[in-house]
Amino acid sequence: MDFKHKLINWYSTNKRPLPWRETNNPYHIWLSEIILQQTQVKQGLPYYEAFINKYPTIYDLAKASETAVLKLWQGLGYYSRARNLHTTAKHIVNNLEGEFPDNYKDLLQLKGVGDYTASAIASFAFNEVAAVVDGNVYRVLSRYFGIETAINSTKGIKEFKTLATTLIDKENPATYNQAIMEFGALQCKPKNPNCSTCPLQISCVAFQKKKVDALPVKQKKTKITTKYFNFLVYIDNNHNTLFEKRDTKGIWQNLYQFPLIESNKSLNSEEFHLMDLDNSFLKVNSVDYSLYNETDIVHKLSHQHLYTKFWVIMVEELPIDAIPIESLIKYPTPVLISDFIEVFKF
DNA sequence: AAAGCGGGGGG
DNA sequence: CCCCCAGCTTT
Repeated sequence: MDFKHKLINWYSTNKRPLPWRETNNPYHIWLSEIILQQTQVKQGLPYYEAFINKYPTIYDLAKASETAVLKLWQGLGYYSRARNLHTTAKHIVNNLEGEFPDNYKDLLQLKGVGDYTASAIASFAFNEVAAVVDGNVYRVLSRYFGIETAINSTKGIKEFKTLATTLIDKENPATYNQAIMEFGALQCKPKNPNCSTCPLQISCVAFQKKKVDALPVKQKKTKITTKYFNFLVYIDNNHNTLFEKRDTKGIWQNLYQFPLIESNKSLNSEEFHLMDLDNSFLKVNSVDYSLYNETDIVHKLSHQHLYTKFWVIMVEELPIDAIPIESLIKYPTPVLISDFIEVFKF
């Protein structure tokens, strides 16, 4: 048996039952693929169910507000996926008469859809012979063929895509694509792969050369920057607070937060008192305020560490755009903020 | 070619 | 602590 048939054979007895494998609906498949970008199945599954329930068709998603879509996406991260998801839904409904593009080339034009996702939708929904190359595929192929080209280099990306294209089962592209990814996720895992029970062991170059742990090769790592965030949690006599939309580019775009002041170091109460707060609503030194957390709450993103303090500021009355504290939960927020709202006793 | 973008989980 | 996850877009 050759490579592709061994994989498909393994898949037939080891696959997990997943909802997006039970459908040919391109909308459902697209939704699942966007959710699963850089996200493990376990983490994405409940979000998939929630989106299918709230937005059963692409028309439902298209007519939703971006805020509502972001709210349902809250906690999943990489929020540009949600914004692009919504943009693409509107595009398909408004410009393509609700008809999903049905081939790799056209799918690739959609916002938020790259080579992997276009290949996945084309094969799963339309049975097109388009090879997927995700993190699992990189790992399986680099190990099995002993390829040491960095998977995140331009050369590596081309090399692996070409190889994947030669390997795909042209009779069963969808099943083959599912099989190699599932194999990478369950058998040929990043750490402690199950080589002893692997059906490909005998012909696996990495196993024979004892290089399984060294593959795949990946170049460089992202360097992490540290930032210091001070959130201003205003509370007035009417039980209102200030909440604002992050409208700038960068992290958490279009999500909501308490007014934020960034500092170049972690501030104690005295330093905060002295800070020039001209950009905030009130002069802090003229009001009653307290520090919620003495030690910084450290929120770690993939390339930023956020050292955070929440300053609670009592005032008599906030401006007209203040919102009732009870309505905070309606807004999409970063996990850092939603965690605070959940724990803080307003 | 490199950087930016989340949050959770494994070892 | 580090790495990885059904990657894509922008610079």
